[in-house]
Amino acid sequence: MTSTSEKKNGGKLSRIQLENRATITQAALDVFSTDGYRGATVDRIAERAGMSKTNLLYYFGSKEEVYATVIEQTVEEWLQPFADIDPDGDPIEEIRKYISIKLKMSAQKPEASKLFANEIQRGAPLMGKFLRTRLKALVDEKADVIRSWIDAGSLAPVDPYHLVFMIWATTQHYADFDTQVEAILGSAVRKPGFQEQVGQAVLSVVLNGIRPRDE
Amino acid sequence: MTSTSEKKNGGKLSRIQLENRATITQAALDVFSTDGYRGATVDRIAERAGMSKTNLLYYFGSKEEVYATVIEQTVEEWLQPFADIDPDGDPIEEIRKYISIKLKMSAQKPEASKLFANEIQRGAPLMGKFLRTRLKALVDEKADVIRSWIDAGSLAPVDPYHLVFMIWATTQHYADFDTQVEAILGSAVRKPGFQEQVGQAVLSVVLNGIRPRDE
DNA sequence: CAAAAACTTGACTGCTTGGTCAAATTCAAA
DNA sequence: TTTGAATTTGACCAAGCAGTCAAGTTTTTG
Repeated sequence: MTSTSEKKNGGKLSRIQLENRATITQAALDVFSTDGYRGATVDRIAERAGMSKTNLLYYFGSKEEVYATVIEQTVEEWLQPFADIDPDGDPIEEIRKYISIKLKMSAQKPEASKLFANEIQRGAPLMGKFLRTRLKALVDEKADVIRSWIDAGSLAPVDPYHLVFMIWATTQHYADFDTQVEAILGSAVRKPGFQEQVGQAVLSVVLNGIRPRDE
Repeated sequence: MTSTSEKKNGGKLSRIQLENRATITQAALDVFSTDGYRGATVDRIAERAGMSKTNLLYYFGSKEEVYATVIEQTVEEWLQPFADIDPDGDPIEEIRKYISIKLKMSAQKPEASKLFANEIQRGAPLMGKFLRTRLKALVDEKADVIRSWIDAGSLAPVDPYHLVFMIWATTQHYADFDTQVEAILGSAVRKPGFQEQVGQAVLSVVLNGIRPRDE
């Protein structure tokens, strides 16, 4: 559970440990997210963290332990806004808020999204159990919320699970495929209003669809 | 351009070459799509193709050459339905058709989608140029088509580029994240009607949105 | 059916990589 | 300030890797 650098003082980490572990996980996030688990090398992570490989392995016993730590940290943070969807809030407003936050996160921390995507694409060797238990439970819960909203007539009748997948897919696309987005849209992606423009477009489709409304 | 196994007869490939190259690219697609470029080993690809590594390298001069070949083949196939979107067709119907085909492809050949996703996530070292030239041109072209549809009042006013991204993101999600989808939906994903159910849900959202229509 | 060309492979090479070890160097508590 | 623990590192090792080579075997062709 804890790292191999565990010392006699009961679980508490020294100042240096705290600092270095933080430096390492940040560096590891960067490297793992672009190179994938297998593509990443401990040497590269160490270099990016500004220390020797040996020292890195003093804080985390193995490459896999670094990876597991980074994944854990990331997933918690990434899932928070989803957990925060309020069953008692206004449905449209809750979904609008969720999409906005996810888009903001994708723009600010694309590495986190990429790391997660990579893990899933490998077949989730590390997160498989998490997906089947905690994540499934959470999605089931939110699906029920969405269904109740539909029953109340506040939302059009849509399969809640596929709606969730659509929102995940779309929002994360801007992080995971940023290379492609940038290749197609060019420098526009770096202009200030870009994120708002994305949010506007995505919300417009998810909320209203593309079939014109005659109102 | 051609492989190192190029022989004196002008470019024509023998029966054995044809067979083996096909076997290899299929095996390579499987391995690259799950393990990524760096994670894949020539040995594994060869094993899956049922031949020695040395023999594989007789047909493709290097690991990268195999990869490039597989990527090329895949992208062409993958992009075809997008290119086929007909400016003179009925807008809603054209988009419905496109989404349906993409979903079907994702279900039938998730490896292709994963391979592509992996390449983009690595920063598209091999496809970067393709993205910025041919793909961009194609998307620009189709964006114009969509815009003309909007101007004609056949579609709600949406940014065409983001609409395209949304469709790509959503349809590919079922291939790239199949592990996650299956973890959450369980055995339902393997039941016969699943693909139609996905298509129905996705189309319903993209076409009509989730805001209820009072009609 | 013989010779050449095409095909196939095991053994090998040089390089990268995850991880170990022992020898420093720095830090913190008394 | 001393001393033991914590931290840091260079040298090293074994496994895994892409790619080479020479020596085969099979297929094609005249």
